[in-house]
Amino acid sequence: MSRIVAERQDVIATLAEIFREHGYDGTSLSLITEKTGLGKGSLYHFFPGGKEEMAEAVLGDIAAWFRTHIFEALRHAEDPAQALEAMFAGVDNYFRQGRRLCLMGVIAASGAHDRFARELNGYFSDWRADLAATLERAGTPKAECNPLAEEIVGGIQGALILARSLDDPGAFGRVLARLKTRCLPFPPN
Amino acid sequence: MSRIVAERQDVIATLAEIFREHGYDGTSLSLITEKTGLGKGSLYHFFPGGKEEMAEAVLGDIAAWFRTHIFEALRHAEDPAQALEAMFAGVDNYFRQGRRLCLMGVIAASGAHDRFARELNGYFSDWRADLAATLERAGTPKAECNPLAEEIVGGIQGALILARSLDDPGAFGRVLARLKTRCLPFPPN
DNA sequence: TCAAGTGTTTACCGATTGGTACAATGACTT
DNA sequence: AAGTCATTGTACCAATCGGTAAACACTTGA
Repeated sequence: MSRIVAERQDVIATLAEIFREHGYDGTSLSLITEKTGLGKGSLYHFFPGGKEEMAEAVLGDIAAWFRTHIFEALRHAEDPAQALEAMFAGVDNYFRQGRRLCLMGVIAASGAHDRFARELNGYFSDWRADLAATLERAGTPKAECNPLAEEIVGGIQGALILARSLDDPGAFGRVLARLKTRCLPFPPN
Repeated sequence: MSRIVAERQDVIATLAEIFREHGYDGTSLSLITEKTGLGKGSLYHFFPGGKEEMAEAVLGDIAAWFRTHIFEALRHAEDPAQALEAMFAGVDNYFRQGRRLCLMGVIAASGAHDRFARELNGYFSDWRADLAATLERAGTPKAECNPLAEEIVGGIQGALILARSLDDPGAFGRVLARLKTRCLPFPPN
């Protein structure tokens, strides 16, 4: 188990960066072989379904990461306010302070978005739902939770695009800080 | 002037929809010839630089539209609060209530983003600057204007991606409404 | 020792890519 | 009527696309 799984995991991590940087259509097999150091034979051995299966694996991996590191933390935290803090910190870290795009957003903004519609929908609706529930536990008025969660999840995506377009990663952190104050009107001292 | 310019303008409008829907890398010349009804000969007559020049023309056209319809309106409006209202209404209309993506965002989230970095930067920084100035004229505290403008411009992009990913165009309008209340704490009656 | 996987290399496939060349068309001048 | 020139259709190009096939090496348990 260990070695091949570990190697496949390494490949997935590399694939994620390639897709992030070049988009789905912009990622060619030759680019993948170059960056991973694996020939086509190996790639098709790991991913018989080709490029589409590679992207699916990457999206699944990302979804799993967010589920365990962000969403679960929101759900099971004792202190909701602290969990929200942790979410923003985790997001800032994951997206490398605005220097890294969100592959989900990249795919959503590409022509391949319908091919991965289920993954995209799951990712965003899970995040929205878990965030909304946590906001409610943190004392946010019930009617406010869903809209606010929507604003935050969307705001993060937009901030990433803005940061990249302005060539100013700091924009991400600034927006993130504003969004945080929005759901933590009384931040823990 | 009239005919060829008009036709070129029609082509650009069609190109814009193609790029929006399929992204830069996902847009092939065969797809373009199919959707526009123009052969390669005509296309390369209008755009000798090929696909890249087509995308540049489209981005330039979009930038011009926003400049005249959104940014200028912000700058020269007598009533800033009313101009802000008009901006949100114009944006909601332009993006078809969340059913249409922003090509600037699409390009920014693609591998072609560095090829059009200048256009992207200009679009977003102009929008941010004009919006911030209008916010200040509308009475927003000076230190709040730039961050708030950043949040709004980014929030619009994120809302578009969210709406598409959730397959729920309404999410766009909901986020837009929230952003509007944020810069119009005392909306005009 | 030997067979059975598990990976990997390499050559190859037809299709499509973005782009070029050029002759034919057509409208408008002169 | 001749000439000009913007526009267009078509054939063609090398390069690359995603994907397949099969021979090859390496490890592994029996």
